[in-house]
Amino acid sequence: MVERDTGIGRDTLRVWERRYGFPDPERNEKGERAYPELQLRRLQRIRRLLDRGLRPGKLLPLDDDALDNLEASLEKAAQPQPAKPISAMLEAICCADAAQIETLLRRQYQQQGMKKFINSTVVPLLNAVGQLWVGGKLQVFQEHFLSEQLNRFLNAEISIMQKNAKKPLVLLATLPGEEHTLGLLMVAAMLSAHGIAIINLGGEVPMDQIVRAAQQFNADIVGVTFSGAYQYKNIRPHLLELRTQIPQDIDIWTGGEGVYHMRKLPPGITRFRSLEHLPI
Amino acid sequence: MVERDTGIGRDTLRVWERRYGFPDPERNEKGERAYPELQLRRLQRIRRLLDRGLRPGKLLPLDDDALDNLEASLEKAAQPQPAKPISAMLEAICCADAAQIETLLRRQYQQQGMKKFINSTVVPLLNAVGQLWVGGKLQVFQEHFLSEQLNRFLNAEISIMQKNAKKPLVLLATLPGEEHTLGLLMVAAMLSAHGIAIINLGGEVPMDQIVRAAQQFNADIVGVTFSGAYQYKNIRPHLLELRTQIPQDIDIWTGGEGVYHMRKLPPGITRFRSLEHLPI
DNA sequence: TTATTATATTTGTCTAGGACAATTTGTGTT
DNA sequence: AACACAAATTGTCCTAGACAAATATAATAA
Repeated sequence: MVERDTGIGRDTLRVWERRYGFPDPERNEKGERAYPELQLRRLQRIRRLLDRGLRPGKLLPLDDDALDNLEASLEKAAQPQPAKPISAMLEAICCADAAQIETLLRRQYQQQGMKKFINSTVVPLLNAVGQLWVGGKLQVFQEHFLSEQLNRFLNAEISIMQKNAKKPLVLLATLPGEEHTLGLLMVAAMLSAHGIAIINLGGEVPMDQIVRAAQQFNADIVGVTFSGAYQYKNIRPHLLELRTQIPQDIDIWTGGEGVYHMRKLPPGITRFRSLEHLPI
Repeated sequence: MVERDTGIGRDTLRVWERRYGFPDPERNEKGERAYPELQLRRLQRIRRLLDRGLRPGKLLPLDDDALDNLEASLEKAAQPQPAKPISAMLEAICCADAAQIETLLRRQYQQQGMKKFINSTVVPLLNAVGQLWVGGKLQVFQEHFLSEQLNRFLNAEISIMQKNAKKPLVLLATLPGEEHTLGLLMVAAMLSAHGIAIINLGGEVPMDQIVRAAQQFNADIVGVTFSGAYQYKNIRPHLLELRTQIPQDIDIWTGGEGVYHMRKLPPGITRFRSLEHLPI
């Protein structure tokens, strides 16, 4: 119940009680924990801040006022206002106007072509939505909604473009623990727009399965993305392992926030700091 | 790990150990449970039989041979062999022939129309793939591959059909813990084929967010699916909670393996035992 | 026989604090 | 910036007991 609504594990909540004295739920007649509305809200806020990289030890002892201050100070690192078409889309998201978003996306796409559409519309839009969410101005379901809308739109376009796609063949996937597959889809869309054949395995594919797929599909390139949420420490070793397991004549490409700041990559791995730099 | 692969809760596995002596996992160097391959397989089989309505007390004490017999006797109510087009698709999956699958899917779709396509092609295909996977004849990446292929295909079709969709508006989502979104997509496709407007929020949407989305989007129907992997015990309470939180004038539909065997549903909830029964 | 109710059994989920490895932080060094 | 090491933090797993909800079984009535 609370675990579901906050996304925090049962054991974790238990230990927080012991260590920080919060949460401090009431009990129902059975002696089970019953979280008051207020504590639940606070837990959700804490969850958000944790996602921003803050640490439990700093966060849990704070009361609501202190959390207010913290959130306020974080929001000073705000961003300049987005361009007009993007704010129109944000508007549509807030109004829950599905048809309108579809229309706006398609219009932008036709004007800009896939590469510019991704880089100048989709990426900024997602950033803006992320900002608004952190600021509490957007609900979770609105993010889901946009994700699905983009998912549908991009898949539809890819579906059309893949019909006359040719070599090289690019195999796309993320590793287990990386659920964020929108980046993958954007790469797939951009490559498709250039007539490159792609096979998208989607998210959380075990490494050995990526390796086998690369062989079976006879891929020329394997692409793996790492979002900012992916455990930074793991990225390098995982890439290394991937490189040793995949035949040397198959290139490995990587991208995403997770690898953006990495100083030097393992040898034999090509990184794209942004989707703009894809060699297409 | 095991909990995820079997869909059985951690506590449940603990109590089974205590009560029935199975599973009896080995321990790693940390003293944590490490389930041998064989026990894991048996747990998966047990899970399946439980879904058919058998009881843990009868099932857990059985060894593999006894389970064989039981399954055999149950399978007397067997299903016919997969039809030709489906085995052609299975072939294509094994050969890792992406273009071929796309072609076969589209051909079937054009012949059958969406409803028949889903019920007579997609569902049997997924079942067959599941069977092959359990039998070790198919790799995980091949399942991923098919999922993504279907995802792309269905989204593409939905994208086209939604352009002239009208009321009623159906909001689709799964609850947290339910990552399996293909069922959702199939529902979305079938409804779209009848000109019904749908909004797909995708997987793992917190309940309060579904509620808010239903209101903001002004939905007429909310659809939630539960796969066989979803914690059976949770389904009823979650549906109940959903029913209390969503305004009474909004219908709630549910479907999927998870609710298939449920004897009686909470009041005010409509179940569809299969996609064929959707009132469209 | 078939329904309905009462009783018994089965079954999953919760509780408690302890333990510990994995992760992160901090500091100093190359 | 990259690395190495110590200290602190943090999440997950452990045990075993208790109990209510779900289900089966027995007893009763139509």
